[in-house]
Amino acid sequence: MAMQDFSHSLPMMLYRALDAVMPRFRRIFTAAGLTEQQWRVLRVLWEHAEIAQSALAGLTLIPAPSLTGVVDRLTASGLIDRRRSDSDRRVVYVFATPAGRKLEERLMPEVAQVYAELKASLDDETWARLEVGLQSLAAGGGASLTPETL
Amino acid sequence: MAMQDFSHSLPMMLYRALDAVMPRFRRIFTAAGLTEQQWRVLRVLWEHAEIAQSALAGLTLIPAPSLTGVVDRLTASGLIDRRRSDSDRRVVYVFATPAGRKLEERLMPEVAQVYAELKASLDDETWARLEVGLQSLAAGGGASLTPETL
DNA sequence: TCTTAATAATTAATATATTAATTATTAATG
DNA sequence: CATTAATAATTAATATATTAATTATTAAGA
Repeated sequence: MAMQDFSHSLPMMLYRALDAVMPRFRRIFTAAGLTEQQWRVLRVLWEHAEIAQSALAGLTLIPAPSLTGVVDRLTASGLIDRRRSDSDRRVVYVFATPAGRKLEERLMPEVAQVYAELKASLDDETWARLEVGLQSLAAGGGASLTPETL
Repeated sequence: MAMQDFSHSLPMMLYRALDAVMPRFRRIFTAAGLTEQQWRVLRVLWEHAEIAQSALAGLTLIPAPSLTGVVDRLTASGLIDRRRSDSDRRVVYVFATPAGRKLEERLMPEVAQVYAELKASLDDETWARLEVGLQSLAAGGGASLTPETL
């Protein structure tokens, strides 16, 4: 008889962990005029000269239909831009503009500090075990035979 | 120099864990004509004869402004209903209708099974350590001095 | 080659999240 | 008692999530 206590179910614990952790980061994004999704896109583009939107969706965990709008708004802000691939005209490549790149120097230190504080709030062993558990969930998550696996 | 690798940052690992875990549950909700948020509301109402919306927002982790709409639609579906408190007319109490209660018997077994499968996909120690880590995050999450703590 | 099956991106419709403002009501204080 | 400060819920505006459908393009197979 698992799953009696809703508040202590794994999904709710995951959601509560995010609710506890994210506001500190969002404060930085908001101060810079960015949403969390816009931050994620920039964060990935800082590590990739250019990237196809499908790959960007995978790395940011933003659903493709949502990503279209996020990219639209970041483009309107002048922080990123896109271009059609020549080899495969279905593909759209996205890349950061100089203005978008400049944000990295300004925001990464702040975010890194909050991240360091977060990590410091747990002892190393708890942190490491947490990472192992999350990794296991993300990996073995689709263990059961779903339609997609067939 | 923490936080170099975005994809392995704690927030992204939390998001990926949810992305891996939730679809199996959502399949059940969707088949029953429910959204995940509607499910959460029902799940809580099955454990509370009636509850104020503010408390419901806390237990479901649904923001109050969103909850208004979720309750609206569940009420339109005839699964729940609400009434004003007499002692404090600011408060709205929400409760499940007989139709809403009936769903429990139908959905809980399915959800419990998926949950059991999920738990079985990890060894007990990993699961336990994961819970400890998530608990620590949710608890000590707000360690730093935020405006709210002052 | 022609047709059909994938793929990448977008659009559309509805539901939520986020932040700020508003309404109604109650508590607190002079 | 009158005024002001909280509180609960809602509304409003914008951004995302979710699912299905659509468009454009490429790959595959007869």
